[in-house]
Parts: sequence; C-alpha cells; structure tokens
Amino acid sequence: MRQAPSPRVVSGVTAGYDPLVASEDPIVPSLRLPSGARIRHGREVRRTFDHGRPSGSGPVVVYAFDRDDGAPPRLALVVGRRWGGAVTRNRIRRLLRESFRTARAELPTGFDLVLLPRDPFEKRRMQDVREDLVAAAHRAARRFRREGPGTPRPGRRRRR
RNA sequence: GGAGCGGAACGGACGGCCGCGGCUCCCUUGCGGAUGCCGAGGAAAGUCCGGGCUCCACAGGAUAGGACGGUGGGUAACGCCCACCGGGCGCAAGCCCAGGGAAAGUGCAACAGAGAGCAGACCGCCGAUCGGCGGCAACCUUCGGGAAGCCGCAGGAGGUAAGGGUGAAAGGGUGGGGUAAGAGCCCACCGCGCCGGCGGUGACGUCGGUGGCACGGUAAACCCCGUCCGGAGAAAGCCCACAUAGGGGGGGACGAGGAUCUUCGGGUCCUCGGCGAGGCGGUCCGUCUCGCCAUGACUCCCGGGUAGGGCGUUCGAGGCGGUCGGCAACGGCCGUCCCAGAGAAAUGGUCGUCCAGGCGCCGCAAGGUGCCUGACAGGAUCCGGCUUACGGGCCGCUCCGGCA
RNA sequence: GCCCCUAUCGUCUAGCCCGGUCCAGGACGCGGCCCUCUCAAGGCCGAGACGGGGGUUCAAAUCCCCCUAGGGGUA
Repeated sequence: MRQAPSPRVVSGVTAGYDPLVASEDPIVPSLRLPSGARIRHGREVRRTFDHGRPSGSGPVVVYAFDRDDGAPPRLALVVGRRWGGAVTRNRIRRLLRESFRTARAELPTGFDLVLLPRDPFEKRRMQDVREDLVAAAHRAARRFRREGPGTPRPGRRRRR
C-alpha cells in the first residue's frame, strides 16, 4: 500500500478520478496553474539532470532536485525524438503534464522534477501515469534527501 | 450491378466539470486571481522550387557555376497554373510526356554479328569476247583425228543488300516493272526533305508542286542556342542589459609636392601617389571603407567571457460575398471581416449523449442490446506552388452486363 | 527551426565523376574439406550486398526525380 497525505485523496485516487472533490478539499489548495510551476530555463533543467536523483515507476522516470525553499514543486518535461513524431510526443508530454497538475498537492514540496517517459509507455491511461508519477517522485526525493546532490553522469557527453 | 476516369469539398457533433497560450479590462505589494474574445492543417509534413523580409556600402560588369526549355497567356515570381499544338497509351471517359538543337563540333554503343557510322559479303543469289573436266555435236578430214556451238559439273576476278542469320539498332515501307542476280535503277501510293499558297498571334495544320532518299540513336554524355539566377539565411538581423581586459599566434609596405609652426631636432594639415587589411563569402575587374607611409595601431586566426529581456513577430501578393471582363488560369471594381503568435515552447484530461463502421447476443422481422474502432498528422519568419502520408462519403462522366 | 552530407555482403570498404568489360572486387568474420595426435596457423572450395519506388537509355550500383533511414553544422 502506498502512503498518502490525506485519506480523502487516497479514496479519490483509488475510487476514480473526481476533480470536484479534490478542488473542494481545503488540504489540497488548487488544481490550477502550472505556469510558474514550470522550469523555464535550460540551466535549471540541466541542474536537475546533473545533480538530481532519479527514480522510475512503470513508464515514468523522475529526476528530483531539492531547491530547499519549501515552494510548490516545479516541472520540466523531456521527450526525445525516439518516441515518434510531434503528435505522439505532444501526447506523451500532455499526459505527463496533466498527471503532474492533478497530483501536484501530493508531490514533495521544494523540488524541481524532470519527467521522462520510459519504455512501456504505449497506450497508457492518465490514471496509471499519475500513480506512477507520485510513487517515483517520492522515491527520488527520499533518495535525494538521503544521499544529497549527485554528480553528472560521466557517460553522457554534453555540448558546450 | 460490375469495372474505371475526372472534380470539388469535409476531416465526427453537442454538453458538464477540471485545465492551458495570447490579447482585453478589473482587483492585487507581489506570486497571482477574475471578465470577455480568440486559439493548428489540408497536408501545419518533406524542405524540392519561386518570392517577400533582413544583413552583406550599391547589388554593377565579365567569367565560372547552376536552373529551366512546344506555343500563347496568368502571376510578385516559379521548375507552378490555364488554354492550345505535337507525340504516346487506352474500346472509351480520359491519362502521360525535361516536348529546343544530333545537315557546329567532340564522344559513346558491351556481348553477338560478315558488317555499327563517308558500313559490310558469312550463308545464299548471280557470274565475264574467264579458263578446266565430262557428255553431245553442225562442219572439216590425209579416216588417225580436229572442231565452232550446246548441256552438265566443280572453280572463278567480281557483282548483289531482295532472302537467311546476329543485334536494342543493319542506311525509307508496300506493290509492280526491271535485271545475269539485284538495287529508288524506274513507276504508283505512303513516309521524309525542300519550295510555295491558304488558315492561325503562335506552336502548327492543310493544299499544291518538287527532290529521288540524301540526313540512324544518345544531349536526365560533353556541348551549342535561348531565358533566368549576387551571397547568406529569422539561431537572418536590430536594440538594451550583463560580462570578459585586451590571453596566444600570424600578416604587410618605397614616397612626392604644397601650406604652416619651429627651440632647426622636427611637428601639424592638405593634395597626389604607393602599400596593407577588410567588404562585395567561387574568381577577376571595378569599387567602397579603414589604416599606414617605420609606429601606436590596423587586420586575420585561435582561445576566454556572457547567452537575460525587447523588437523582428504577425494586416497579408489576406479571407469571404457580389459584380464586370476573360474559354480558362486570373484580373478590375464594390462591400465586408480581423482570423494562433508560443519561446524547455499553448488546443489537454475526464465523463455523458448522439453519429458512422465492425463483431457478438436476443428476435420471424422491424428493431433492441453489449463491446471495439473513428485516418494521416501539430504552427515556430511569412506567403505562392510542388511532392509525399491519409479516412469515409458526394457530384459528373465512360465502358460492360441485367431488367423495363 | 534553418542549412548540409551519407547509404554497396554480418562488419570495414573498392567500383559511381566519364553507364556495358559487374554474375559487383578485396579484407576480416561464417560454413565445408585438406594438413595435424588435437587446436591454432596455413592451403583449397563455398554461401553472402548495390536502402525502396519511378524515369532517361538498347542497357543503370553508376545519370535524373520522389520517398525512407542514419549522421553533421548552426545563437
């Protein structure tokens, strides 16, 4: 069984997605806005990649980096060309982003999160993606808090 | 009903809830919240052509290089579109064609074949006031024989391009005459070339005359002719902010005249000239800018730093409707509309009803019900095209079959 | 986004500019046989490719067009 901050959210998640219930909950403030909640600079994405800690669950991989400011979590999406044309890549991106939006209150605060799809992504429904995202994010955040910032992977060569 | 051809569109519909990107307006110290409006495609794609735009001083000349190629139009322009001409394919509706020049030049054609570009004799056919052999033989005879000529056989200088055979291609086709056999050698028709008349803006068509066959293929081979093209590309480019401090390496040169100041060493300025670098991102000319004429500096290459914001950035060869001109592509005029502008990058998630198709179950049937499926595909500077990917239906036409 | 380049046996490559001699050559690897007591080495033999589709041409790996798949450059 997975640990969750609120039993009502747990029931909401397990009994089926119901946005109305979630929005009226005082513990979960808002389902809106991932606009300032996006990582806007390539530098910060790079930082999360190089010094964050990864963890995967199902078709989702999350890199977590603690900004240590207690603010709501922020998001970046990386979907490479290997996943197909622009339409299918957008489809994956939107699914991940929607999962992030609806699950934002359940995600660890103060973290920058970079989301990547992993291999069995074909034909995944949003509910499953959302559950995997929450699980992976918490595992990555725990690992970051335990082990601290990591070092860049040596195998990957970057330009500039 | 079947097979096929052409064309114009469309790209599931409606709603609830939670969201996203712009602009607007209101609240807010601010993060942000709230109102209203707008928010992907026919291909947004491939980046294959043509332009706008920006920078390279101007975009000049020559050359290299590249693209295009029936004719006439359309267009900002095109390699696109329309109409027509010619050729090819199809019973037809229709479709396809890089469709100038091979009597300017150069080159190429493997293998096969006798011969492949001012061609050629392998088989075959023919064959001399050519001889040989055999047979017959007018006639002559000294009765031994001789002999023109005829027939046959093998040979034969040579003739021949009809036939066989080779090839992708063998130097007009069919028929007749002609000949030793043949051959445009001659004739008729067809084709081809040339000349002229007529029609057409023209490509070309058509009619008549004439030549006597001579010009084979390939130019998506080099090439010739005609037309067009300067280069780079929005990560173009412009501005602000921030930042580095001048780190390493390379390059080059001869002045003359005048004015003026002078402490007579020289300094400053101007003109001409010379030199260098850079721009015109193939080259040369031409030209411009800067610098130098013994020195700071100029310039090139490498290295280092910064990489945040704004403009470009969306009103445009624009869409829709009408009308007029035109066979049409398209254009003129009038009216009307504002129609995505992001920047690690917006159209999504979920639920329901309906629509279309498929499968299963119930039912005699009408129908009911459950499940599944609903293509190709997402703006990134913008337009005009082309090409490629793709769903079901509609309209018109052709051919075949059946019924009336 | 914009601008370029490449594609030939399992792998690395030659041939392409200037079409035929190509049934596409070589090396490594692979399979079989010989040699050896056995393995390696060596020798002999063999299988194996022009990314796909159309066009030009008598003839295309080669020339032209369109797709597909890889790779590179660029503030």
